[in-house]
Amino acid sequence: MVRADARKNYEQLLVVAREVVGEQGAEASLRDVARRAGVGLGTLYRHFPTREALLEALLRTGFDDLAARAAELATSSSSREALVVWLRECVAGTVEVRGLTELMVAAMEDPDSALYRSCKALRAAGTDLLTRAQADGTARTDLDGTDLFALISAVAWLGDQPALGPRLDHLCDVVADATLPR
Amino acid sequence: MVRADARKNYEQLLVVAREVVGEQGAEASLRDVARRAGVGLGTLYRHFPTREALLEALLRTGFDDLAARAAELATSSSSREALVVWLRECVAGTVEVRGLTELMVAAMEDPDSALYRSCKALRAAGTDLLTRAQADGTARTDLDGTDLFALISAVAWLGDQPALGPRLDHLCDVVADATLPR
DNA sequence: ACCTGAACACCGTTCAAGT
DNA sequence: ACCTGAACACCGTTCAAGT
Repeated sequence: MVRADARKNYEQLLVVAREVVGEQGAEASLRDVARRAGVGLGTLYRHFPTREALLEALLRTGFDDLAARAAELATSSSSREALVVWLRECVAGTVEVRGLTELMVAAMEDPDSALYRSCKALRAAGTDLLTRAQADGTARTDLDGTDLFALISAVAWLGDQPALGPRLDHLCDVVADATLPR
Repeated sequence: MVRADARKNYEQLLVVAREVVGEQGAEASLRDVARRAGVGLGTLYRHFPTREALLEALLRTGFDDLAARAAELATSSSSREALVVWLRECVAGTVEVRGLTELMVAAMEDPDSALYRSCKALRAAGTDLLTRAQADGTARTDLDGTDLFALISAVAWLGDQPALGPRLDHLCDVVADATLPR
């Protein structure tokens, strides 16, 4: 049975974290989060033992949506269209939180990371779209899901750099063309 | 006239910095550098007022070499070969120092950064190779030097991620194909 | 069962005091 | 001219003490 104050702190932390992470990115000061939430620093660590755990709670639904979106696109669009659109949406979603890409790529190698499951799920969703497009003859056959995840991550990372934001769509296209040569 | 102890400290700092940056990457602890160099922290800051200044001193020759290499390739190879080889060498050179790519991309936007000149020179060198390949009809014409710099940076960033190191050559190829469609 | 904040070991950066 | 290291304002993380 969770105590009422515990539940309240948990939720307040999430609300504030969304704010602070929006401002400062994935490397936001956890002290700041606790402070603004009006909560002791230890309380934050009790609810979210790692930064990844906090981010996971924050971004879970977004990740789930992206995975579901892949499944949806697989039935509603051509294999090319599906991959292009999904790639774009992944990048758009990841760019929301500056510095997130780096943590995600690292999380893929660390089964203990709270982001591990989400990242794996995302990669699996991408792999499905890729495999379908490869069966088509639409996508290069010398790529696997990890390569696709890497390429998406690379573009999302570019989007983190303020100067490149405006070029992001274009760079997405270039990478999409690389994956799906005409 | 530089005092003898000043010159000695400067050189010792560079030697040690090469070591520490090799181990810890571009975000290496400057305290560590000063400590290991047997020098006061203020002395490091006197010689290298910013982290970028230290890295610039450390990497200057490498950057110059890459720029010269571009000019050389422009005369000795086909426009495709030149671009592919240079892209590979840029990535290989940048990956040497973990976290460098991020600083370089940021430096391009900050004329006050000590890395600004080097990065601009690198971009200019790449632009030459790209322009030549575009005149050929070898390279996509909807890219400019900044896009090329971004793509190289993105791949170099992927190389920073331990898990993706082995795939780096392959990912280089993919991006090269994107730039130089067959 | 949960919360708090001091404590510890680190940062980067500045600057008064020394030689 | 140049060097030094204390001082300041931050971190992340842990954990004894409280309720």
